[in-house]
Amino acid sequence: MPEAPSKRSARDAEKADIDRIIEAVVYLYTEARRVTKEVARERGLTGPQISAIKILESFGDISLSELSDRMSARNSTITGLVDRMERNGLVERIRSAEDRRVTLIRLTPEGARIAREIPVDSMQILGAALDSLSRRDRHELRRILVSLTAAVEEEVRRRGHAPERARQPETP
Amino acid sequence: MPEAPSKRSARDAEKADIDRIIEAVVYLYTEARRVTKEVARERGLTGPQISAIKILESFGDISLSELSDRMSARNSTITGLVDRMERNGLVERIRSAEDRRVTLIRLTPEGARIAREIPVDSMQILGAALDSLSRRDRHELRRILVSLTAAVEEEVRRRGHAPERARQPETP
DNA sequence: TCCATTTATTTAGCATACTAAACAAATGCC
DNA sequence: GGCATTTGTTTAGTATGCTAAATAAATGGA
Repeated sequence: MPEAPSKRSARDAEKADIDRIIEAVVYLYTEARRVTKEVARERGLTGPQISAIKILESFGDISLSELSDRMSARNSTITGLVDRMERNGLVERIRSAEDRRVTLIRLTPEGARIAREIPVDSMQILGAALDSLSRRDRHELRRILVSLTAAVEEEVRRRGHAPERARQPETP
Repeated sequence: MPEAPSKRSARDAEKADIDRIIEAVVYLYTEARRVTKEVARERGLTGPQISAIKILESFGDISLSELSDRMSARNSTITGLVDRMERNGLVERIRSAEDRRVTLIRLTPEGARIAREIPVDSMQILGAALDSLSRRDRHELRRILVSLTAAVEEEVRRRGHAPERARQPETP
């Protein structure tokens, strides 16, 4: 980023900050995801499957919709994921008695065993690196990111570009 | 058993910071990607196709391998992407004269036209939200994220989990 | 009660992504 | 020169991810 020595330099510096932040977020996400995938692979699983297993371990039997929400994915995506996990003997589907539209997803003993073996935090690399920050920086980072997240959420709401998971119905 | 505000609780607080930071990074990345996809969709394209078009606009005719590197993806992935773009009349493949193993990817006039219409920065939402931070916070965020990125890079190197390819992650 | 609407899940079809393996062309080393 | 190795691309197969449409069950209102 070239910095002009004029009035524009202030704005350029801000633009540079923004570009660098975006680049960092993309890098951190990509790298963390890649490592998660490797951890998963050692056990013959995939990244999303590990996520699902850990969520099911924490929350017990939950509906497919709740699993979708917790994984930030659409129901149709999770249907496929659960299909593959079921095929591999990690989970089973159970019809809910209270609401027969609902499918509950449950870990099999094998799935539960694997869940226990897997470290809680699968984003290991990011976690380890975060440990290397000073406590103050880490806290500061959290504060700023949380406010940034709120700003993005607000922006998303304002634009009506919502993932419609939470609220907005679609435009037919 | 919260009687001891001992080392335990300090560590718990740090763990909470870390979890929240990871959550924020994942959220920010996911949301930015979703918005990019919507921008693309308005023109009948997809996120990665927009990336490819903008890269080709900037760098001219480049080989499939170079395009793969710049998009942080594998050759086989880009083969498929180029196939679809070629089918849609956005690019064409040209056999290199110097090295006949090489395929050069070139924008068609139609592809070049679309490239000109598309704004450079596709991570709009993130950029807009970053604007809402105070200058001081934005600068602080940059400083911490840059040092965090360096820590992750170091960790990756140390583990030998390197992607063994180009480093720059790319925005879809 | 009966029917329109809403909610939960699945199906179908596409676009990305990756790894592994197959091929083809260029290079290197004897 | 001749063959092993490297480099560039494609093919095959699997896993994610999304939207749109199809189903099925629950709910609400006239």
